[in-house]
Amino acid sequence: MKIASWNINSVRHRIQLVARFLREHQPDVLCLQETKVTDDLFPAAAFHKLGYAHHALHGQKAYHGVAILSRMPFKQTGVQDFCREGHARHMGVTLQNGLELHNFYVPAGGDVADPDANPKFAHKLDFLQGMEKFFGKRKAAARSNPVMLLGDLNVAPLEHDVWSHKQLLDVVSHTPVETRLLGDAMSAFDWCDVTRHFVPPDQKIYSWWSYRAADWAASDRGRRLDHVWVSPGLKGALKSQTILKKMRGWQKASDHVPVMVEVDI
DNA sequence: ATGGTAGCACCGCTA
Repeated sequence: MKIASWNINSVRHRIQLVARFLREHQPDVLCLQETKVTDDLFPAAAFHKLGYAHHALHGQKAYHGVAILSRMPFKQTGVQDFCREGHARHMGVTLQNGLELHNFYVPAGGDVADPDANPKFAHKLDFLQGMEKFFGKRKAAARSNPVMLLGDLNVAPLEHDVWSHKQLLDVVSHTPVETRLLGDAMSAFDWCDVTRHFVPPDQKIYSWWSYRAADWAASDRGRRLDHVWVSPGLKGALKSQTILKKMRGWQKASDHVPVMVEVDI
Protein backbone atom coordinates (compact mmCIF):
# COMPACT_ATOMS: atom_id res chain seq x y z
CA MET A 1 0.00 0.00 0.00
CA LYS A 2 0.99 3.61 -0.59
CA ILE A 3 0.77 6.26 2.12
CA ALA A 4 1.47 9.94 1.58
CA SER A 5 2.08 12.91 3.86
CA TRP A 6 1.68 16.49 2.67
CA ASN A 7 1.66 19.90 4.31
CA ILE A 8 -0.86 21.45 1.97
CA ASN A 9 -1.01 24.98 3.42
CA SER A 10 -4.81 25.36 3.08
CA VAL A 11 -6.76 22.39 1.73
CA ARG A 12 -9.51 24.61 0.30
CA HIS A 13 -7.09 26.82 -1.61
CA ARG A 14 -5.36 23.80 -3.13
CA ILE A 15 -8.18 21.34 -3.64
CA GLN A 16 -7.46 21.10 -7.40
CA LEU A 17 -3.83 20.23 -6.69
CA VAL A 18 -4.81 17.50 -4.25
CA ALA A 19 -7.15 16.06 -6.86
CA ARG A 20 -4.37 16.00 -9.43
CA PHE A 21 -1.95 14.45 -6.95
CA LEU A 22 -4.43 11.72 -5.97
CA ARG A 23 -5.27 10.93 -9.60
CA GLU A 24 -1.61 10.75 -10.65
CA HIS A 25 -0.18 8.88 -7.66
CA GLN A 26 -3.10 6.95 -6.19
CA PRO A 27 -2.00 6.65 -2.56
CA ASP A 28 -4.25 4.49 -0.40
CA VAL A 29 -4.03 6.98 2.44
CA LEU A 30 -3.27 10.70 2.42
CA CYS A 31 -2.27 12.54 5.60
CA LEU A 32 -2.53 16.32 5.41
CA GLN A 33 -1.15 19.06 7.63
CA GLU A 34 -2.00 22.77 7.75
CA THR A 35 -5.48 22.26 6.41
CA LYS A 36 -6.44 25.66 7.87
CA VAL A 37 -10.14 24.90 8.06
CA THR A 38 -12.75 23.82 10.60
CA ASP A 39 -14.21 20.33 10.10
CA ASP A 40 -17.64 21.66 9.01
CA LEU A 41 -16.03 23.55 6.11
CA PHE A 42 -13.61 20.78 5.05
CA PRO A 43 -14.07 19.93 1.33
CA ALA A 44 -15.14 16.35 2.11
CA ALA A 45 -17.23 15.87 -1.04
CA ALA A 46 -14.23 16.39 -3.31
CA PHE A 47 -12.37 13.55 -1.57
CA HIS A 48 -15.41 11.27 -1.75
CA LYS A 49 -15.60 11.89 -5.47
CA LEU A 50 -11.93 10.94 -5.85
CA GLY A 51 -12.49 7.63 -4.10
CA TYR A 52 -11.41 8.61 -0.60
CA ALA A 53 -14.52 7.83 1.41
CA HIS A 54 -13.02 7.57 4.88
CA HIS A 55 -12.13 10.83 6.62
CA ALA A 56 -10.64 11.70 9.97
CA LEU A 57 -10.69 15.45 10.48
CA HIS A 58 -9.13 17.57 13.17
CA GLY A 59 -9.14 21.14 12.03
CA GLN A 60 -9.37 24.66 13.35
CA LYS A 61 -9.98 28.08 11.89
CA ALA A 62 -7.15 29.67 9.85
CA TYR A 63 -4.22 27.84 11.46
CA HIS A 64 -2.82 24.31 11.78
CA GLY A 65 -5.21 21.39 11.28
CA VAL A 66 -4.59 17.75 10.30
CA ALA A 67 -6.66 15.28 8.31
CA ILE A 68 -6.46 11.67 7.14
CA LEU A 69 -8.22 10.66 3.90
CA SER A 70 -8.34 6.98 3.06
CA ARG A 71 -9.70 4.49 0.56
CA MET A 72 -9.46 1.84 3.28
CA PRO A 73 -11.69 1.90 6.37
CA PHE A 74 -10.07 2.76 9.70
CA LYS A 75 -11.01 3.43 13.24
CA GLN A 76 -10.02 6.66 14.86
CA THR A 77 -7.64 6.12 17.76
CA GLY A 78 -7.91 9.64 18.97
CA VAL A 79 -6.07 12.89 19.27
CA GLN A 80 -3.28 12.97 21.81
CA ASP A 81 -2.95 16.17 23.72
CA PHE A 82 0.63 16.75 22.63
CA CYS A 83 -0.09 20.40 22.32
CA ARG A 84 -0.40 22.51 25.42
CA GLU A 85 -1.72 25.37 23.29
CA GLY A 86 -4.73 23.36 22.15
CA HIS A 87 -3.71 23.51 18.47
CA ALA A 88 -4.89 20.82 16.03
CA ARG A 89 -1.51 19.18 15.46
CA HIS A 90 -2.00 15.44 15.75
CA MET A 91 -4.43 12.66 15.05
CA GLY A 92 -4.14 8.91 14.93
CA VAL A 93 -6.06 6.14 13.19
CA THR A 94 -5.73 2.38 12.92
CA LEU A 95 -6.35 1.07 9.44
CA GLN A 96 -8.40 -2.01 8.70
CA ASN A 97 -5.19 -3.94 7.95
CA GLY A 98 -3.87 -3.20 11.45
CA LEU A 99 -1.46 -0.38 10.63
CA GLU A 100 -1.50 2.33 13.30
CA LEU A 101 -0.94 5.77 11.77
CA HIS A 102 0.03 9.00 13.54
CA ASN A 103 -0.23 12.26 11.61
CA PHE A 104 1.76 15.16 13.10
CA TYR A 105 2.16 18.86 12.54
CA VAL A 106 4.98 19.93 14.85
CA PRO A 107 5.06 23.67 15.70
CA ALA A 108 7.38 25.67 13.43
CA GLY A 109 8.80 27.48 16.45
CA GLY A 110 9.03 31.13 15.36
CA ASP A 111 12.20 32.94 14.31
CA VAL A 112 14.33 33.16 17.46
CA ALA A 113 16.05 29.95 18.53
CA ASP A 114 15.93 30.76 22.24
CA PRO A 115 13.23 29.20 24.43
CA ASP A 116 13.55 31.96 27.04
CA ALA A 117 13.06 34.76 24.55
CA ASN A 118 10.61 32.99 22.25
CA PRO A 119 7.62 31.09 23.66
CA LYS A 120 6.91 29.52 20.26
CA PHE A 121 10.35 27.91 20.27
CA ALA A 122 9.83 26.74 23.86
CA HIS A 123 6.53 25.21 22.76
CA LYS A 124 8.23 23.39 19.88
CA LEU A 125 10.85 21.89 22.20
CA ASP A 126 8.14 20.78 24.66
CA PHE A 127 6.12 19.28 21.82
CA LEU A 128 9.11 17.21 20.62
CA GLN A 129 9.67 15.98 24.17
CA GLY A 130 5.99 15.09 24.39
CA MET A 131 6.37 12.90 21.30
CA GLU A 132 9.36 11.18 22.86
CA LYS A 133 7.47 10.57 26.10
CA PHE A 134 4.29 9.29 24.43
CA PHE A 135 6.01 6.68 22.27
CA GLY A 136 8.66 5.91 24.89
CA LYS A 137 5.92 4.80 27.27
CA ARG A 138 4.49 2.47 24.66
CA LYS A 139 7.80 1.07 23.51
CA ALA A 140 7.56 -2.35 25.17
CA ALA A 141 3.94 -2.92 24.20
CA ALA A 142 3.73 -1.36 20.74
CA ARG A 143 7.19 -1.34 19.20
CA SER A 144 6.63 -4.74 17.62
CA ASN A 145 3.29 -3.65 16.12
CA PRO A 146 3.02 -2.04 12.70
CA VAL A 147 3.12 1.67 13.55
CA MET A 148 3.83 4.63 11.27
CA LEU A 149 4.44 8.25 12.28
CA LEU A 150 4.47 10.89 9.60
CA GLY A 151 3.95 14.54 8.94
CA ASP A 152 5.51 17.97 8.94
CA LEU A 153 7.93 17.63 11.85
CA ASN A 154 9.46 21.05 11.15
CA VAL A 155 12.96 19.78 11.89
CA ALA A 156 15.65 18.96 9.31
CA PRO A 157 17.87 16.71 11.43
CA LEU A 158 20.83 15.75 9.23
CA GLU A 159 23.57 17.81 7.65
CA HIS A 160 22.29 17.01 4.18
CA ASP A 161 18.66 17.62 5.07
CA VAL A 162 19.41 21.32 4.51
CA TRP A 163 21.08 23.26 1.72
CA SER A 164 23.79 24.60 4.04
CA HIS A 165 24.46 22.93 7.36
CA LYS A 166 26.82 25.71 8.46
CA GLN A 167 24.50 28.57 7.58
CA LEU A 168 21.46 26.98 9.17
CA LEU A 169 22.90 25.92 12.52
CA ASP A 170 21.31 28.99 14.14
CA VAL A 171 18.15 28.83 12.09
CA VAL A 172 15.03 27.35 13.67
CA SER A 173 14.47 23.86 12.16
CA HIS A 174 18.15 22.89 12.14
CA THR A 175 19.51 24.02 15.54
CA PRO A 176 21.37 21.42 17.64
CA VAL A 177 18.74 21.42 20.39
CA GLU A 178 15.98 20.58 17.89
CA THR A 179 17.91 17.88 16.07
CA ARG A 180 18.86 16.35 19.43
CA LEU A 181 15.24 16.28 20.63
CA LEU A 182 14.05 14.82 17.34
CA GLY A 183 16.78 12.18 17.64
CA ASP A 184 15.61 11.41 21.19
CA ALA A 185 12.05 11.02 19.93
CA MET A 186 13.32 8.64 17.24
CA SER A 187 15.26 6.44 19.66
CA ALA A 188 12.34 6.35 22.10
CA PHE A 189 10.54 3.92 19.79
CA ASP A 190 13.44 2.78 17.58
CA TRP A 191 11.75 4.54 14.69
CA CYS A 192 13.16 4.05 11.21
CA ASP A 193 13.50 7.21 9.08
CA VAL A 194 12.05 5.91 5.81
CA THR A 195 13.52 8.54 3.48
CA ARG A 196 17.02 7.96 4.84
CA HIS A 197 16.46 4.20 4.72
CA PHE A 198 16.49 4.62 0.94
CA VAL A 199 18.56 7.79 0.39
CA PRO A 200 22.16 7.76 1.71
CA PRO A 201 22.95 10.45 4.32
CA ASP A 202 25.56 12.17 2.14
CA GLN A 203 22.96 12.92 -0.51
CA LYS A 204 20.98 16.15 -0.16
CA ILE A 205 17.21 15.79 -0.20
CA TYR A 206 14.50 18.30 0.71
CA SER A 207 10.72 18.43 1.05
CA TRP A 208 10.25 22.19 1.54
CA TRP A 209 11.39 25.29 -0.34
CA SER A 210 10.57 28.81 0.91
CA TYR A 211 8.07 30.98 -0.91
CA ARG A 212 10.46 33.89 -0.45
CA ALA A 213 13.06 32.74 -2.95
CA ALA A 214 12.95 34.53 -6.27
CA ASP A 215 13.51 31.19 -8.01
CA TRP A 216 13.14 28.20 -5.67
CA ALA A 217 14.50 25.71 -8.24
CA ALA A 218 17.53 27.79 -9.23
CA SER A 219 18.64 28.51 -5.66
CA ASP A 220 17.45 25.10 -4.38
CA ARG A 221 17.72 26.24 -0.78
CA GLY A 222 15.48 23.56 0.66
CA ARG A 223 15.06 21.65 3.89
CA ARG A 224 13.73 18.17 4.68
CA LEU A 225 10.99 19.01 7.18
CA ASP A 226 8.53 16.27 6.25
CA HIS A 227 9.14 12.76 7.49
CA VAL A 228 7.79 9.24 7.55
CA TRP A 229 8.90 6.92 10.34
CA VAL A 230 8.03 3.25 10.80
CA SER A 231 8.30 0.90 13.78
CA PRO A 232 11.19 -1.61 13.63
CA GLY A 233 8.95 -4.50 12.60
CA LEU A 234 7.86 -2.64 9.47
CA LYS A 235 11.37 -1.97 8.19
CA GLY A 236 11.45 -5.18 6.20
CA ALA A 237 8.14 -4.33 4.56
CA LEU A 238 9.37 -1.02 3.07
CA LYS A 239 9.36 -0.94 -0.72
CA SER A 240 10.10 2.66 -1.69
CA GLN A 241 9.92 6.30 -0.76
CA THR A 242 9.38 9.32 -3.00
CA ILE A 243 9.60 13.02 -2.31
CA LEU A 244 7.62 14.64 -5.10
CA LYS A 245 9.90 17.60 -5.78
CA LYS A 246 8.35 18.42 -9.14
CA MET A 247 5.11 19.38 -7.41
CA ARG A 248 6.88 22.42 -5.95
CA GLY A 249 6.84 23.74 -9.50
CA TRP A 250 3.10 23.34 -10.03
CA GLN A 251 0.91 26.40 -10.32
CA LYS A 252 -0.27 27.51 -6.86
CA ALA A 253 2.10 25.04 -5.22
CA SER A 254 2.38 24.52 -1.48
CA ASP A 255 5.82 25.31 -0.07
CA HIS A 256 5.95 21.62 0.99
CA VAL A 257 5.75 18.66 -1.39
CA PRO A 258 4.33 15.23 -0.52
CA VAL A 259 6.42 12.38 0.84
CA MET A 260 5.07 9.01 -0.26
CA VAL A 261 6.06 5.57 0.96
CA GLU A 262 5.20 2.13 -0.28
CA VAL A 263 4.88 -0.66 2.30
CA ASP A 264 4.10 -4.30 1.68
CA ILE A 265 1.25 -4.90 4.15
C1' DA B 1 22.63 42.95 6.84
C1' DT B 2 18.08 42.83 4.99
C1' DG B 3 13.94 41.35 3.09
C1' DG B 4 11.94 38.57 0.28
C1' DT B 5 6.13 35.32 -0.35
C1' DA B 6 1.77 33.10 0.95
C1' DG B 7 -2.86 32.13 3.30
C1' DC B 8 -6.36 33.56 6.31
C1' DA B 9 -8.37 36.86 8.81
C1' DC B 10 -9.73 41.10 9.23
C1' DC B 11 -6.30 45.54 8.97
C1' DG B 12 -1.83 41.33 11.95
C1' DC B 13 -0.69 36.65 12.64
C1' DT B 14 1.79 32.44 11.40
C1' DA B 15 4.67 30.16 8.47
